[in-house]
Amino acid sequence: MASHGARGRSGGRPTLEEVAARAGVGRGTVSRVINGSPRVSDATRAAVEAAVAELGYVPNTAARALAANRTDAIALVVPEPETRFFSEPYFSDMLRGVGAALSDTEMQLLLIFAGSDRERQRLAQYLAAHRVDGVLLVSVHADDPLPDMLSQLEIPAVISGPRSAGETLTSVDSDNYGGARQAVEHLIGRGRRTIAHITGRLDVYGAQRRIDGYRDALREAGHEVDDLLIEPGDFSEGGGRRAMAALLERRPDLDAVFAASDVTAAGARQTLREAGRRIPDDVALVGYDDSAIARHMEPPLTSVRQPIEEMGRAMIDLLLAEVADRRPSVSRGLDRRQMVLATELVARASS
Amino acid sequence: MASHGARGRSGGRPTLEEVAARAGVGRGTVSRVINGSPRVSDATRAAVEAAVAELGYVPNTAARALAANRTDAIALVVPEPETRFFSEPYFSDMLRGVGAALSDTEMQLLLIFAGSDRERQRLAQYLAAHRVDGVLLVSVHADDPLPDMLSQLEIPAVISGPRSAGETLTSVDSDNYGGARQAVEHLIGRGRRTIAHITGRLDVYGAQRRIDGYRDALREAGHEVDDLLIEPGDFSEGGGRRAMAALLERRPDLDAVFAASDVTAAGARQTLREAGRRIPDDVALVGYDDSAIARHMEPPLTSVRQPIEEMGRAMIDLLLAEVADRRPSVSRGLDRRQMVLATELVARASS
DNA sequence: AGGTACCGTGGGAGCGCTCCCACAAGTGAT
DNA sequence: ATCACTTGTGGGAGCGCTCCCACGGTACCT
Repeated sequence: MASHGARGRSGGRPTLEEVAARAGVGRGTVSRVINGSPRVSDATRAAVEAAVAELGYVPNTAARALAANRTDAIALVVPEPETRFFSEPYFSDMLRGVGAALSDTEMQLLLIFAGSDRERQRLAQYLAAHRVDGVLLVSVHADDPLPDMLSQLEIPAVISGPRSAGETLTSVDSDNYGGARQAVEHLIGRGRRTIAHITGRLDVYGAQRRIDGYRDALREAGHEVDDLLIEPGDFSEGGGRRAMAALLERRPDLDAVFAASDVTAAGARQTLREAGRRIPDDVALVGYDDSAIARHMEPPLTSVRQPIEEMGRAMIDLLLAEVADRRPSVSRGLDRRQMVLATELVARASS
Repeated sequence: MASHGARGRSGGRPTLEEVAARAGVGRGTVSRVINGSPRVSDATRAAVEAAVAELGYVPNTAARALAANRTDAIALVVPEPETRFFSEPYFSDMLRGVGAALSDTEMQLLLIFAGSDRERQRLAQYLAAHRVDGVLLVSVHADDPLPDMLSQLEIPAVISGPRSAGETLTSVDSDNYGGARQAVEHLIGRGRRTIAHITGRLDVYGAQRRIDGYRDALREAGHEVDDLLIEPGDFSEGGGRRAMAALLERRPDLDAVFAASDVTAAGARQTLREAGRRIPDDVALVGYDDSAIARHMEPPLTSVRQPIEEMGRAMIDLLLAEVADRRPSVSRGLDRRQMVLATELVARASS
């Protein structure tokens, strides 16, 4: 516990100036110590640190932000309604990774939801006011105007999951294509012949890549690709139920399902159960995310693990780098960074 | 879309001064318009607003914070690990209410987790730096030092669920005592004789009040209160399972269970199932919170509804009031506000 | 000895606002 | 006509920091 010296008249917080006076040095020197500049002698540094401790000095963030033109805060923007955020483990895992990566830092994380139009408007104001140094954007749809707005405002940004193959923002993603291939190859290896796919939201690039992986894996194994076996979902449980019902109707002979998320698989499982299909005896099921849901499902769900926490960390690293060299996040020339992390199939009883 | 005039040399954002020049008025006047002061003539106001629109002016928050000594931000502090936050609907409901109440405001909401020691330390720094105007504290345990720290820093704060009957901070809570009574009276009314109670965390005041309500309801109905029928839980699902197992062992003759949360009830249900007890035939089950879980359980769970979203709103209202009159949140004399909202029993098939 | 190079340091200027005092102009009572 | 007040406005001072230039001191070269 630092003792809190009651410097200054009004009992207010001590300022740099007061610390300087106490330590018998100038303002600039204290600033240098606070900010870890190497151009300070050891003796002076010690004296300043002592004064800081005695006075219980804490820098005034507003003053610093004004003078240095930075906020030491970044925002995690979730362009989804809050309910989605809470119901899909993807987000909480991501948040955990981000939080962990940030805990070694002075940076503060803000969580901002922008699901409704109203919220989006507030967000626009917020960004225009430059209240954060950078932005992490998760779950962005193809036509979202947010990324372009960020470029225009010259706010560093990192996106989780590029919007397209030609994404201009720095992005971090898992290997959706490869992950889907792993899933399908696994099912083929288990002797399944008629493998259906419940997709994610089609306006999410990653969902498209999973479809590509699904198709290519089948094709290369010499299977025919039947579009009747592909049914769009939306990453939600309800979507999984609906899609599964549609698939069962169209192709009652299917013997395997690859779902674009664990939550989707959970929905599919329900419908399969109600239709009297046993898992994995009649129908093998594979999900995506390897979230807590997969482990707790009955039977436990085979799933493609994305290193979501790692992705969160990677996003922070990239973002902080961009913030550090105050460079707008629009990639220039070779600078553009599209990080892709490997996935891993976790086999369980459902397949 | 406002056109963004490229004022100033470096293409930077326009300042108050530039807006003033453009509108042909003084800095002070623009400030008055921006802040909605009534002491501005209509003509001047219109001119300033036009200039603001033309230039795409957005106030610099850091400068404002420095000059006015406020941040226009409040923090929602969750002194729990993130997992808890995501797994218990209580928090997301609360967040929704808070968010809704705040959306009419200029205030920004920050979500801060302080589950680990490390996070708590960061939080302390954060608060000491006065980076927020006020704090909303949810789920506080009896021995938590946070509230006192806030008082000492003179940061307005509102707590959800007082720490004790003598809480000094402004608080908002639901009627835990009354809610528990409703639950137990309901079970008695249904003819149940041996009613067990799985409590919440005992260091949470609200959990104690529910125990009081449970006891008093039984007593007044002429039932004997048997402490063997009370088993401590911790609001979690695992806690519910464990507690239920303990109760079944001690009092296999029980015919009803009142759980301190829906999540707890879900855990209890599992254990009951595994023990071959039917719900509600053999054992009636009542939860607390009336969260989504209650509606989706099988059978649907009777539960005590707390108006959590309303509580969030109320907390914001009280907090903003305290912030507005820059008064430390330590209640003085009659000023102290302890708001209690009524609960409501929602009867479903589980009882 | 003088010159050049750095190092550590002090402090002025300025970031973009809000606050408040001063002042001009208008209003109405005396 | 004078005074007293009100209303709207301009602009100085200052919030607490960072940035950067200038300066004295020491070290090493010629």
